[in-house]
Amino acid sequence: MNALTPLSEATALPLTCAGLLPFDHPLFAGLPLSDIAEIASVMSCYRFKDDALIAADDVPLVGIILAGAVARIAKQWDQVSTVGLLLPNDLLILEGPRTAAIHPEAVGLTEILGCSAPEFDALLRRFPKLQLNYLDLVASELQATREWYTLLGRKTAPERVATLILKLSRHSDHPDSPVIDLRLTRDRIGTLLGLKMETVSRQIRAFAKLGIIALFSPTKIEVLDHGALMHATGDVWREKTML
Amino acid sequence: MNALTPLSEATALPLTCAGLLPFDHPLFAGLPLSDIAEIASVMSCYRFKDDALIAADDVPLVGIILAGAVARIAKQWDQVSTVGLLLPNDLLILEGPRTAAIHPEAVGLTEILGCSAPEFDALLRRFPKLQLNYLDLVASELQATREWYTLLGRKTAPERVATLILKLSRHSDHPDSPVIDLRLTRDRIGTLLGLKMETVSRQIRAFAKLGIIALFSPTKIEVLDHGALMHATGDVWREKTML
DNA sequence: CGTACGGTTGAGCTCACTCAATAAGGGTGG
DNA sequence: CCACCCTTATTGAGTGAGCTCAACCGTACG
Repeated sequence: MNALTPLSEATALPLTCAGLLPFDHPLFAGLPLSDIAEIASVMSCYRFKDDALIAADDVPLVGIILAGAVARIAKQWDQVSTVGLLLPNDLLILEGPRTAAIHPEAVGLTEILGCSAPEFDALLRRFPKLQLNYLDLVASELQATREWYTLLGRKTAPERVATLILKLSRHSDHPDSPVIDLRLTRDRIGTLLGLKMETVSRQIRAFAKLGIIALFSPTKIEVLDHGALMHATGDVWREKTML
Repeated sequence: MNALTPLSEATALPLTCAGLLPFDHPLFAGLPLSDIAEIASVMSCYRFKDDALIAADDVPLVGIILAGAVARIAKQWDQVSTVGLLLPNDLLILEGPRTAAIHPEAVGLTEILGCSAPEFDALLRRFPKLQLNYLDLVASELQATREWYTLLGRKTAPERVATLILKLSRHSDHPDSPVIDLRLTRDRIGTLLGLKMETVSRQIRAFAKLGIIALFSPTKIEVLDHGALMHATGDVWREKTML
């Protein structure tokens, strides 16, 4: 299990996924196309299957998540807990010198456009503008993280669950379909939100009972009443932001 | 109240505080002394009194905290809550484009070596090495923030209080004296840790009753049994890090 | 057909919150 | 110096959200 599964020797991938290469990603803002092409030539499109540990040849991977999701897993003693969730378009970033015991793990079939940490470091040194963009993104991430956890620390169980569902619904893989796939087990949602599996289950069922969401299967849901869900997050007063 | 109080027109301050200029701060790592001097010439030593809103001419301030502490205050609706605490040697950083409703506020008499955000931005563009250092620091901060809040979200009230006391004891202004000054009211500690004032009071008194700490006044304490306090944080299994 | 794993549901308990009353400082003005 | 006020801290009693423990269901898979 947890086998490393980068897309088989597909270094030529930049061409393959050029069609979906996010030129408009903030990471590339203000860079001339020629530079982007050069950067992209260093990056590859990695594909991971469910639960795969995300790394390139045992080296940390830096990159943009194209599809799927990445869970940040902390293993302490014998219990694992999910301490963060990265969604498409998010940046999988380097986290300073200390690696700590936190590892990224794929949730569902996941594609990442990226390169190894040392390679990325070289890119940063070569393209100052890229470095500035990266800095901005890391800073934004820092702020988002602070908001996320700060609010989580103060939210009730239903508020936390509502917040997560809303977040996931906004990052749905299929914006055309109203049905979204949580992709996470109750237990994983629990560790992510600091709740117990049973509590998560109860909250989700309660929302379903209230008609706020529809439950097709444990992980397939549809948001029926966005307003009510929004209200349930307890964030009504701030309306916007909150990713 | 909350009046802006930079050290009166003291732009010449770099010389004044040169003695305590943290040349060894990671922000300046690897920079030639000449560059550091040049950077320092742009920075000034700001001094804020208790509860002062930290800013330079209404512009966000970036810099290194030399003494005192900075609370990150979020004002939402009519209630304020402390969502973070920065201690000496910490970096007061820019947090991406969005400013959000979070403002830094001085806790006690606080000194900051820094400059306005635009000025700092210019410095970053001028000294690539400074930019790399800053990036590393922001990334580290991100990781530390994630750990901090992640753990907070899962900790019990006594664990949270123990964690804060330990953190404060490690950043004591007077390493010679065993007595540390919390500088924060019970209410502020409460908003910082996601607890109620009464709960904070109860936990602190409980630690005192157990002989783990000594209480000289509500804010002046001494850690008598570091081991027990460490154990009370619930972090025994990871021993180190945890700032 | 049985086993396993994820999900659901119920009963009881605990910890932190709420409400409320009381103390302890710390200034300020007489 | 003392009386007073205002903020902060302490302490108690009762409540409730979320946890624990435990049983049960449903689907996938060998």
